Amino acid sequence: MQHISGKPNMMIPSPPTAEPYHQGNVRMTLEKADLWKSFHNLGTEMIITKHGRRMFPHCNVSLSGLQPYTNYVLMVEMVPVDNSRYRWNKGQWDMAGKAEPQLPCRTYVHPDSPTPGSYWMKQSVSFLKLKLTNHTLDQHGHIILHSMHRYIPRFSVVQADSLHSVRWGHFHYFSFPETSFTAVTAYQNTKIAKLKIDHNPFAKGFKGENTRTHSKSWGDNMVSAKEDLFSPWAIEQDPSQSHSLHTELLELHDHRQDYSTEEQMVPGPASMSSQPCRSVEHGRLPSPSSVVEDCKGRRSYESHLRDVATVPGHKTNSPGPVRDMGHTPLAQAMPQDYRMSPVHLPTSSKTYPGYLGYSYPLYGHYTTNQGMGQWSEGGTGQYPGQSLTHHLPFFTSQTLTADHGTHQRSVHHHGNTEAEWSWSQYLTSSYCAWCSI
DNA sequence: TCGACTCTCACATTTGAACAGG
DNA sequence: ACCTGTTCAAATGTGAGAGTCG
Repeated sequence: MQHISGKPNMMIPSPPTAEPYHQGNVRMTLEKADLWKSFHNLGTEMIITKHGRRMFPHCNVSLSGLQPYTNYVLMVEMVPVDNSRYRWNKGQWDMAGKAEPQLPCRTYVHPDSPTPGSYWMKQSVSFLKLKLTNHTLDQHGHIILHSMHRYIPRFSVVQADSLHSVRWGHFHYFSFPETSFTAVTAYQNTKIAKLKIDHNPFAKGFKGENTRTHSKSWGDNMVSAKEDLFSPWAIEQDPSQSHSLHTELLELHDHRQDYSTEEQMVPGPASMSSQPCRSVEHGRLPSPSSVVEDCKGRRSYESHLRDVATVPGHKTNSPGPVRDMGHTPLAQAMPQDYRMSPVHLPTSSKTYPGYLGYSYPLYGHYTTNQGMGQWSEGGTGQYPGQSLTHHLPFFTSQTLTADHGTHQRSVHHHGNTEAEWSWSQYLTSSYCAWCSI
C-alpha cells in the first residue's frame, strides 16, 4: 500500500466552528494498491457511460492523523493528467491531438461527510458509489469526463463541520499515480477487460469466456505480440516497453525534479517504484516533506504546512455540524457544475500534481462569466504532450502567480463583492480545487 | 462516398440489499 | 434476535449497430 500524507497548516485561521489547534499529520493510504498497480501496468481504462458508471477498481483509502473529534469532509475529483487526447492504436495508447475543452469539473463528496476523524480512521473509506459519465448535461452529479482522455483521482480531506464551512477549511490533497486511468466508452485493451472480469464480482458472468472487446475496431489494432509488451511481466523484462503512461509519469517526475529543489521526493508505489510521490503546499513556499516509514516498511508521504491561510472577511455563520449521515446533505448539495477558468501558469508544465499530496486554504469564488475552461496552451513547448493545465474554478477575480525560482504562489483575493457566485452557490456546486493551483 | 473510429443500447448474468416468513 | 429464501434493482462486459469525422 502506498501512503501519502500531508501535514496541515498549523496556523490556519479558525474554521467557523473550530478553535485553532495543532493538527497532526494527515496520512492517506490507498487500499488494494496491488490491484490498482495490476491495472496500471496495463494502462487502466475506466468505462464512462451516459448514465454513469462506477469505477473498478473503486477508490478505497484509509486515513490516519486526523483529529478524532473534529469533523472532516472527504472528497474526490478527477484531474486531467495532461493536455492530450489518446487513441488505442496497435496495442498501445497513442496521442491523438489536443484534449477536448475542459468539462465542468465535479467533485464527489463522500456521503458520510462531514463526520469526525475517528470515524474516518476507524475503517477504510470507500468511494464505491462514485460514478463517471461522459454526459455533459448530466443531472445526477456524476463526474463528467472526456472519453479517450487521461485522469487521475485526487482526494481531498477538509476539516469542516458542514459543507458550509468547507470554504474555510484547509485542504489536504492526495493522489496516487497508480490510480490514473484513461476514460473510455468501450474497453480498448482486452487485457484490461479480462482483468476487470477476473476481479469484479459483477462481471463474473463473463468469466471463462474468451473475452474480446469490440472486435470491429480491435481486430485491426490487435497485435497480440506487441500488446504483450505491455504486460506487467514484459515491463519487468524491458522497462523501455512499459506503458506510455508510465513513461509519461516518469518524465513528468523528472521535469518536476528539475523544477524545484525544495520538494523532497519519496518513493512511489512498489510496482512503479521509480515514480516519486511528492508533496507540495499551496500558497506558500514549499516546505520539506518527510518520508514516513511504518513498522511494515511501508513508506508514507508527509508534507508539512506552516503557512497562515488568509480567510476572506466572512462572517462565520456556520450552520453547525451536520450529522445527518443518512441523508447526506453534502452529497445533495455539492454535485453541481462549476465553470473552470483556464489559467496558464508558466511553470506548471513542469509539475505533476498527480503525485502530490498538498494542502492549502480555500477561499474565493468564481464567476459565471467564465466560459467553459479550455486547455492551457502554454508550456507545451518544453514538454510537448506533458503540459499540465491548471484551472481556477473560483479564483476568477483573483490573481494567481507562480514564481519560478521559489515555487511560491500567491493568491490575491479581491473580495467577494461580485455577485457572480455566492458562497451558497458554491456550496451547491462542486469544485475542483486541484485546478486552483 | 467510404472507412476508421467512437459511442449507444440491449442483453444475459451476477450481486447484494430489502423484505417476509419461520 | 437470528436464519433462510425470495424478489428485484443495480452492476458488469459484450457485441451489434449507429453516429461522427476526415
